[in-house]
Amino acid sequence: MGFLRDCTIIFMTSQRKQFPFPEFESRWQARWLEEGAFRCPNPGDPDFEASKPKYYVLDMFPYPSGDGLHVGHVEGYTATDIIARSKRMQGFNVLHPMGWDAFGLPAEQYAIRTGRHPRETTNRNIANFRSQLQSLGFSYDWSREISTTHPEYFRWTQWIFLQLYNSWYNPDSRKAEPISTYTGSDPDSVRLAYVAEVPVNWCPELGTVLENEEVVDGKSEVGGFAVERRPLRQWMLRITAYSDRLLEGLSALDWPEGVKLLQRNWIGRSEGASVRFQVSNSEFEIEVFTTRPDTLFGATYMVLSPEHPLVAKITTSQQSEEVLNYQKKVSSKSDLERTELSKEKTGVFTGACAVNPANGEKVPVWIADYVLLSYGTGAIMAVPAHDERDFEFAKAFGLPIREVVRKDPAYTGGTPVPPDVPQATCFSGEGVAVNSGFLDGMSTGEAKGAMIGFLEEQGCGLKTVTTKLRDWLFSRQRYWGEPFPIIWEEGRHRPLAEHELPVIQPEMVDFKPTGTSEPPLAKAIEWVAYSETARRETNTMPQWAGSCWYYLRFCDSRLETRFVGEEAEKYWMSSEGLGGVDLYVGGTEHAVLHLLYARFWHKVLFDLGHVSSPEPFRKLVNQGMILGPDGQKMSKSRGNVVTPEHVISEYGADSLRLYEMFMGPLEQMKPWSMKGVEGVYRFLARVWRLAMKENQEGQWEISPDLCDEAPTASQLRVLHATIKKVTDDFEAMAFNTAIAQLMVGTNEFVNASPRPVESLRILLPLLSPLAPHLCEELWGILGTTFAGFEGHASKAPWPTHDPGILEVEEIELIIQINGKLKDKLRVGKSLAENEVLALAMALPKIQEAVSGKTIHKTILVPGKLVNLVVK
RNA sequence: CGGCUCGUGGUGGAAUGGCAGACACAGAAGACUUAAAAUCUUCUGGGGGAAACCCCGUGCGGGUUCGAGUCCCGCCGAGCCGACCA
Repeated sequence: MGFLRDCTIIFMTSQRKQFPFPEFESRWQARWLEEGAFRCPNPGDPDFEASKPKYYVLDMFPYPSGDGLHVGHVEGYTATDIIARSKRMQGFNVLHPMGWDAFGLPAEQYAIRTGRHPRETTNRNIANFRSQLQSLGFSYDWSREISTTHPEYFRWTQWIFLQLYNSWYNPDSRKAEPISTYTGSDPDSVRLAYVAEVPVNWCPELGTVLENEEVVDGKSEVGGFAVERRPLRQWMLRITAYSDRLLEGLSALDWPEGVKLLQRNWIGRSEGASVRFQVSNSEFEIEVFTTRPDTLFGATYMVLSPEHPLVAKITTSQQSEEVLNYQKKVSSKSDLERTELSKEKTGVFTGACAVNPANGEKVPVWIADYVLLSYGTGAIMAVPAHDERDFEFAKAFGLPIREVVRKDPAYTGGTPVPPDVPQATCFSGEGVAVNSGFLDGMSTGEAKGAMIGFLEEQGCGLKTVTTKLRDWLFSRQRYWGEPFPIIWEEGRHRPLAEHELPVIQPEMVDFKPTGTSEPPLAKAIEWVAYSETARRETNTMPQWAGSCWYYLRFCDSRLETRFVGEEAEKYWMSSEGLGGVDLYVGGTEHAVLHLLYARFWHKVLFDLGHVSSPEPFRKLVNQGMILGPDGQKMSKSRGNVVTPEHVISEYGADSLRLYEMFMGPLEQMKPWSMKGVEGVYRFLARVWRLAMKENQEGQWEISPDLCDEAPTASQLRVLHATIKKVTDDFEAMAFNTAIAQLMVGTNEFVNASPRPVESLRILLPLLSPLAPHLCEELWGILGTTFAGFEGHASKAPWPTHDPGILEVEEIELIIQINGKLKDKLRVGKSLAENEVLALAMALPKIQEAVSGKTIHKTILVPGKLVNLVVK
């Protein structure tokens, strides 16, 4: 038994591959690394070629996790590598870098469990990721490799934080300016980086603050303990100052419309009015925001968020017990419960009333958890007839519902409408104002303007714009992140000087949470003590920080004197129009946060004159997810993970790359299939055998079928059609159809004998960005015998097609009757229209089809078709 | 509940508004081989026909158009995202 099984294993593993990729792939990879084959010089470097245009193609750099890469992760990297390689061949200076977004929770959690420093885990994972990527033959300029965890990198992350800290957004110039230009009394109140008390996720059981990612369904991911919100002093970034510019900037970007929409919705700009309601018998006012000031006459009650500070002040003594109970109930609900129970509206009356400024009516003030403290003013005027949520609430608590907007656009006012009738439905659209005093008869648009005018005149309201976007909570209670370059002294913060950077985390052995809301760095007593009176900030920055500007560092990643060299930044980041990275490829999971944060930082740096383009990423492409062979998302727990190592050992890196691109459109989600890999593997073997033949001894030698004679006219036409199709498809990133055409081009020559070597002079450079190892190898071998294979396939000039060769003398027209195909007709290219028509009419099938019928119309699309409309 | 994306053979997919199914996978038959693997050749949307060929067909129902897989409206289904945003 044992013997048999061993034999089988030996047989399987030593099975001869269809072409010797195991040998040549690793050989070329080693050589590319040794020679620094894809190092790309900067302006000022001795080998820099200023005459070439530039192209900056960027991947979203990975978080080097302990699990390593699976085949889904490398799809985007393969696509950018093909673009990088083909652009290089087309004469561009190509910047194609790779690095590591290596701060993050898993390394810290591992450190807490084992006591090993997170740096160890991180470095080990980086080494693994690097070798995985190198085993795919990606043409990165490894001399520019960066890690966000490296002090020489994060000193500049800290430096950029200081730029934010030391500047403010001037609403008049609509840009960031040095804080010294601020003339107000309290500069700390306008800095782009500021301190505020905001709620964080606090888990009493674990004695630690948790990241949002560590909280699942209101419970800690580890242990499943309850998590509550607790206010804590935090660093914030004033991204809301940029909401208009972040919104406006989107339209010019060559990004998927879906991503732009996500960002627009995330920013959530809405125009309306803020309205102040006087609370009856008190000095308090309730300010609300509404997008529908035209419905103010229909506001029959008000709602405050349960957490609203006014609640305690206005609640009457009779109602206070009920209000306190409700507040308690709400605060113990997790976010999930609060949204899950959204169908059932709850709330209590405060006992207070407010005055509707439009009609002077007294309306009751309620509290309810369907009003959120974090949006608008945390209070609303409720118009139940024209807002679904208010409608449901009013029905539940028997509050009056007054119609103030008529759906019927023909209604022009005049007809009396009975007020305060309970209605079956709620109308939230636009129409004509009714029951609304001076607004009656106006369209919703007119009424909005008229009401805002009235409110501003009365001094109890203003035209206002609100956004959903909140300021960015920028501090984390973690060890493994960038420390802040900030010192606290006598309760006040101040920045460190530039020469004091980088601020490096102290060496620690105990990474456990402190058990209080203090970050772990607080335990490093000596490090914290900056001087006798001053202490260091102990929070660290979130993982987003490093990824907000890494694309800039890649332009000049070894520079020690500046975050990026001015000349290098200008060269790589500017181009006609917007400028920025020419192509950025990554997953949709970063559609909002990373891309919005990076745009924000970039705009600040732009305002302060540190970068030359207003936007960081000119063109963005999202690759689709690759699913497991079972059509499910790849995951360890499902056991459907396919690793690059597995595919490479069986079929080679070129097959893996080619299959990833052949599966379907890049942006689309698609399932993995090993049978599909075999298909492209067979194709690569056919390309190999185009050039090579196995002799009696089992050695590969140049095929005796190859000859240096000219291809036939039809072979030449296929070759040039392939050049055109592959060139166009690469430009459109339609790699699957480019590969299909390369298969057509190859199949044309598979059985040709003699076989013109010109086929390989053209096909190998076209295939080289997709399957670089194979092409490099064959190019080298053919160069020993044939002319035209000088140098390397990866540096070969990109073939250009001759339109003359693609022109044909005869074209095939399709002949339709009433738009349906009936026959085909071959005619001379330049035959006159009437002659074409005459020939078409003469076809027996057409004769038959039109006999006894009248031809009403004739459509003739030159070079394409004839369509006869008959009856 | 809302938004976005997408529905094409047994499968992945192709098709500037103009021949639906390129290119592959799987399947069938054949060639080579002692045999297998590999390779090569042919067939492969459905129905009818001996064949030439004919009819039907891109989730469903309408519309625009000489002509719709493609554009517009409504529905059904799948996936992703956001969720009481005033």
